[in-house]
Amino acid sequence: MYHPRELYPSLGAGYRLGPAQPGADSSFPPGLAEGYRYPDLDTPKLDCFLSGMEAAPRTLAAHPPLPLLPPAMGTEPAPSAPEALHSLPGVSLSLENRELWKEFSSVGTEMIITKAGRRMFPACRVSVTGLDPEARYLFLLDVVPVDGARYRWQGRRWEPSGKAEPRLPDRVYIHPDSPATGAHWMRQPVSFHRVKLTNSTLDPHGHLILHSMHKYQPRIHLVRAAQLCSQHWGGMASFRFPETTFISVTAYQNPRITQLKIAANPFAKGFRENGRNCKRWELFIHSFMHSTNVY
DNA sequence: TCGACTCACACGTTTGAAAAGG
DNA sequence: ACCTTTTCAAACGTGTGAGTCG
Repeated sequence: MYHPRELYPSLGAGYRLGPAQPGADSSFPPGLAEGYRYPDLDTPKLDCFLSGMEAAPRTLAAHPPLPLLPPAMGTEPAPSAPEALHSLPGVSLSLENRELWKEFSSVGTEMIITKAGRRMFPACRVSVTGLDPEARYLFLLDVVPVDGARYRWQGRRWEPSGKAEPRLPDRVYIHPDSPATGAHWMRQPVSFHRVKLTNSTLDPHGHLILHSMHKYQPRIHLVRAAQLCSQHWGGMASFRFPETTFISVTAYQNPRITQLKIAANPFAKGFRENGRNCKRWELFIHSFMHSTNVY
């Protein structure tokens, strides 16, 4: 069992992968089944992964572009299977809290982004099978734009509203247990609940930087650590779950999303109708007292 | 004027150290 | 002396709503 906070105290933060490739959003490698490589990931940059994360350079590589997804949210059923690109034969990932994600996706998932960084809810929680129990792997998560549009809430639905902002520096969150053995990762679901999203382009904390009012897709990458220093970096798999697509916002736009978040997120329990912090509930009680001449 | 964003706030959950018990 | 369980306070994670900004 690894104790990541003791071994790798810096690992909770995101690591910048490098500059975005020009035009990365508009193209995609032919065929989802074909694996991709990270050509910028040369050997010297990767040595530190194994010799000590503390000294790891923030610049690793740019990620490949994402295939275009349908522009509308909450209007069509999410595809049932994850889409994967990998060169780790037999390895598969499944989204543990898929039902929750689907519930949000059916409404149109929104994620709050703040200057200080905000956690994702729901978080990406996956279970993995097919790993070599003895080999060591890293789990990574990044978030990439789905399309080249900016969105606006039009009272009832999200609609494209102009061109997207220029792409921000790509960052990747490294799961704090990384690197760990395949046996460790397969023992229990892997949760990325500590990932934080920010809209601060100068964020010093390593959070994933997003534009507000843009549509994003989280991706999970699995890297076989033993092969990190090889000339080619073949042992790698990437997964994305279409139901985890979301629109980043600085304040919730769709009231149904607010309701879902309050209902499902334990940290928001104070805003449920029986919570003492529910202002609407207080106002209701207040007006009720007035209407019944209690005051 | 309006939409997007920031911030302080109250409240609940999580975390981890200290204390208590076996 | 050691381990497990319980307690408790601090830190953290929430959505809210008023205010600010462009």
